[in-house]
Amino acid sequence: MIKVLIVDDDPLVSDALKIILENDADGDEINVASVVTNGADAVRAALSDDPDVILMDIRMDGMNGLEAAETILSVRKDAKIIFLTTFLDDEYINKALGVGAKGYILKQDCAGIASCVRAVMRGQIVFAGKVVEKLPELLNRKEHFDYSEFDINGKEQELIELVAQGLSNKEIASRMFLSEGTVRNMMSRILEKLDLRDRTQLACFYYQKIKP
Amino acid sequence: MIKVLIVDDDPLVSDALKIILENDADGDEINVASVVTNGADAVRAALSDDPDVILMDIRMDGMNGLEAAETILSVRKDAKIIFLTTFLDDEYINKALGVGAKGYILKQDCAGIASCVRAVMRGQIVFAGKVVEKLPELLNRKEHFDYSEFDINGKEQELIELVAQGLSNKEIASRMFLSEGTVRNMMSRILEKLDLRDRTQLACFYYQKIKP
DNA sequence: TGGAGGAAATGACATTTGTCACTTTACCTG
DNA sequence: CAGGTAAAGTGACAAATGTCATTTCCTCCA
Repeated sequence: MIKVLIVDDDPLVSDALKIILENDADGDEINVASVVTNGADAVRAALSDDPDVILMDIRMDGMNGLEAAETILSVRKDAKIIFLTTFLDDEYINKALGVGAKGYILKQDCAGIASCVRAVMRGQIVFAGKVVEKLPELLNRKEHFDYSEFDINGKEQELIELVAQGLSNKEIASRMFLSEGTVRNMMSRILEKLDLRDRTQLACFYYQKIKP
Repeated sequence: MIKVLIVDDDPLVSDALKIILENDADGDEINVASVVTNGADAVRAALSDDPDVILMDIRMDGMNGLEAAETILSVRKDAKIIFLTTFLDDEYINKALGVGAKGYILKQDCAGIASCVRAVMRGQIVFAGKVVEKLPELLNRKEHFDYSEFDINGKEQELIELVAQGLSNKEIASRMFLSEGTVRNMMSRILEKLDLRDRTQLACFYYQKIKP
């Protein structure tokens, strides 16, 4: 018997899921142990009931699905969490993968959700077809760079982006509505802060450390 | 009813799969329409029988699974092919993803293969857990850039690499045992060939096009 | 042998770039 | 209002950069 925890703030969805799963007679019986409507309850239920598989929405008020998943996984490293979401949001997919989700399914094609639960139960990992199409671009980009470590402000970040596009000081000045001299001064301070020598090193730094 | 084609050169494996799948009573009945033992037959069977899901080994004598998959997909773009293999070979996974496989499962954990078939049938994509762990490194593969298009020779490539590390002309000259003037001239010709303006744009070009 | 041709070097030049000291402007806050 | 402060600007300067014409050096081969 497979014990499932459902987390979704929409009772319509969770009820439907419960019905679909419990009426699916293919092999091991699926038992929806509990249904909760927010992240905090999900964490509690996951830890107390120890379900085999957790089916969770990402977007929820309060603690969202990703945070809840992270918390759960920090305690139960082997928890099997499937995200069931309405949207194909790059950021979500990215984080879900990072967190260590065992599935990322779109609600629109959740008809075969029982199969997914069973596959995940067996140690497989299931993605919506469209998610996989996005994998290449997603996995190539790194997590956001932490500018705060270097005391780089917003305008300076903008300037860095433009340098990394190969623009000259004059062009940057025009884009940012500043004088060329100001751009030069800003550049000078950025280079000092990052301990670099010239704009080319800045571009390299950008591609190596900030945006892959 | 789900119609499945099994491709494996080991009759033990294909027989076992057939038994597992046909005796799995979870939901839609699974029907193993045909069993073949090599890539060429797989292509023929796939095109004539039009199975819902194809379960295929990668390593086979003659035409291997990847080639067969490619051929099948070139004709039936929506074919659902699951690779079932003994090994967690980076190169295979890579190519399988590139070809557009809907699954990559290890034989060692194929107990739940029926669930996988059903999930794939519904448009999901299933991977072995260990495959996903490898995804990040795999997708960072950089296909090497085709310099030939631009008539860039070996020394010029070396210079580009050094620029992309933020070196000055003087430093590059020293590394390449050339005079600074020569480096400047080479730089000038490279920029002209690539239709760029300065070394910073060259560095950007490098990170965007050559080593992504 | 000599000359055609390519790689490397040189020197001159205009631009761009990075740095620095300093001024101007704008906006708070006591 | 005075005064402080942060952002923006200016001018000057040395260094680095990119371009070009020309020269030197070397190798190949007819």
